[in-house]
Amino acid sequence: MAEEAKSLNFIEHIVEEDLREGYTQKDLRFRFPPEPNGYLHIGHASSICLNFGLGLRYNAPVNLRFDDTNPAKEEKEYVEAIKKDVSWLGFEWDTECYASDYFQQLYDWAVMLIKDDKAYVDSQSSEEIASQKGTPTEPGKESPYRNRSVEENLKLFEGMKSGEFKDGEHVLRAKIDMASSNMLMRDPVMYRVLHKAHHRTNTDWCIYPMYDWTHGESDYIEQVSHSLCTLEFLPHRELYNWFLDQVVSSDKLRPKQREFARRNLSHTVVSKRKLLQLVEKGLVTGWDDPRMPTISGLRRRGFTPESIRNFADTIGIAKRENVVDVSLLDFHVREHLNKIAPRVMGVLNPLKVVITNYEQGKEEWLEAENNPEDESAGSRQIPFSRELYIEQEDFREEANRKFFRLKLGGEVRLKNGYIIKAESCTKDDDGNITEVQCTYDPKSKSGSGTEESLRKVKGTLHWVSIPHAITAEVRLYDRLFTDATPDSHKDKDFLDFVNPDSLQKVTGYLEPSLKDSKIGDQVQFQRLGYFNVDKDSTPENLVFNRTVTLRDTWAKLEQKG
RNA sequence: UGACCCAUGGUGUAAUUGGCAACACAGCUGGUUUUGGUCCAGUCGUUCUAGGUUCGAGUCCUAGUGGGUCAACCA
Repeated sequence: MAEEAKSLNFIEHIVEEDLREGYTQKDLRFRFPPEPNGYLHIGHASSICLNFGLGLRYNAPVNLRFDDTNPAKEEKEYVEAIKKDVSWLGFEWDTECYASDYFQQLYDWAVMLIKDDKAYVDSQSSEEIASQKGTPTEPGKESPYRNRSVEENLKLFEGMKSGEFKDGEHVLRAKIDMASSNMLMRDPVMYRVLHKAHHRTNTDWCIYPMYDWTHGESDYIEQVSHSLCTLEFLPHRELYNWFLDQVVSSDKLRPKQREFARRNLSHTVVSKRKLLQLVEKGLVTGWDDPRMPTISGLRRRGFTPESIRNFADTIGIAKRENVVDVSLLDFHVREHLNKIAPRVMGVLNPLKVVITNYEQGKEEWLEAENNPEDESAGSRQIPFSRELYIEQEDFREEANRKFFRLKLGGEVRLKNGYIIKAESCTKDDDGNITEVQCTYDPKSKSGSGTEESLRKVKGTLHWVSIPHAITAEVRLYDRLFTDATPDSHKDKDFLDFVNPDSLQKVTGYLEPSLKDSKIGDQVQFQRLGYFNVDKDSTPENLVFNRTVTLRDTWAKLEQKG
């Protein structure tokens, strides 16, 4: 990796220690194991960056493994969406794996466990099994079926597999310890009967292995060295190891499960169940709504893979609970877009300006720099004329010295154009300002080199020539939730905090160079923010999303009053 | 009436494994700027508490406090 000096996170320390104590670089292998039952979100992005980042750092393979053991919830559509998201983030997996590819091996191992008297078929209902489980403070009771003979267990398990039983009639359980202080060790279920077609194995199987039985064994089959998961799986580690103990051979690598704290982002939710509610209740337009914290939503909103990767690197990984402020994500996308987004001009809240001493019907094409951060970006021509739009917020009849914009009797520069002076304004019957009459200094043209053009005026405004302007739908987004941690209130539902103003649609008046914008194009509307062209956009009806505003110290000043 | 995990600025993460508490974001002040953007400089502020070990503790030990996790035929 490029940065040698970078400090290590605790997972990297674990790997370093393993490397010192006998692992070779060739032993290292990681995996990202999503269940294909929904869309990936920003929390997954951290896990992806962690696992694939480790792969890059140690030049080790990383598998993309679909944990597809529950056909009731999983679909091929999600597999495709997940692959797209991981690729978009910029990572390449070594092998595309499916837990369902291991169904036969898992079955054979289960038969082996039965023969070793370490697993048995339980014929009780799930309610009965649950009632015998005990509580965290009281031990459980053993099932009346716990001591069935090996022969009977073999016969029943075979019957489960061959479809002789209905859903729920029997389960296969590991015979461990009903008195363990770890609830997961109290004879966990390994297999259930489920007559449901699987998106890959179709109807080949009517019994499906449970997560705990599948995950560690899959890691072992793939020879994953470090199996990283979130903290809620910590109690599963004991069981992960118990299952591994039953099958590992000494000439193969034994995977390790290690746990890290899930990253929480402020002002949003990431549980699939809650995201689904937002979609189903129509509070957003879909999984890829630009307000959603899904990877597809972030992509549509205009976030770049680089910005998300940098964000994940910056927040790092640890074991304590955390809430990362979204403003850090904003910072990273601004940081990246500042370097790559061409500057253009557009007015979202128009106020008409007439330059009274500018010739009627005249048009002029001015040169405008495309990106001050990138000389190779070159320049373009923008049209200037007698009638322009500026933002309503950029004009006041009177204002104090802190207001660097246009006021009666005051001067500002029009970006890439001339210095103008506001002489008068007209209002409608309600007192709203409808037009500002200005004069311009013909010798002050930007880049002309004249003494007047070099004059310093305090404010510079963006603008657009009315006769040349094109229109577009512009979608302005705000946080989806008004509360930093909407799902952490015991007395309130997270939906109570949905921000009613999270989407605002306006008509934008844009410089004509934007006419041929294509879906996905990213620009900076100067002084307003970074925008991209939404997938709803057509050549006739352009649609822009505001990815993020620019940093706005003026807004802060004004708030303070 | 248990087991386990965690505790460093407003936020997130570091600290050469016991040796000057650092980085980024946010905030604040100033400079540069034809974007109140960018950039530059400065500033703010922290090891949960009480003991102990040690020449030396964010790091090790003990106790406490606070937060979290665990009882799906989900993953």
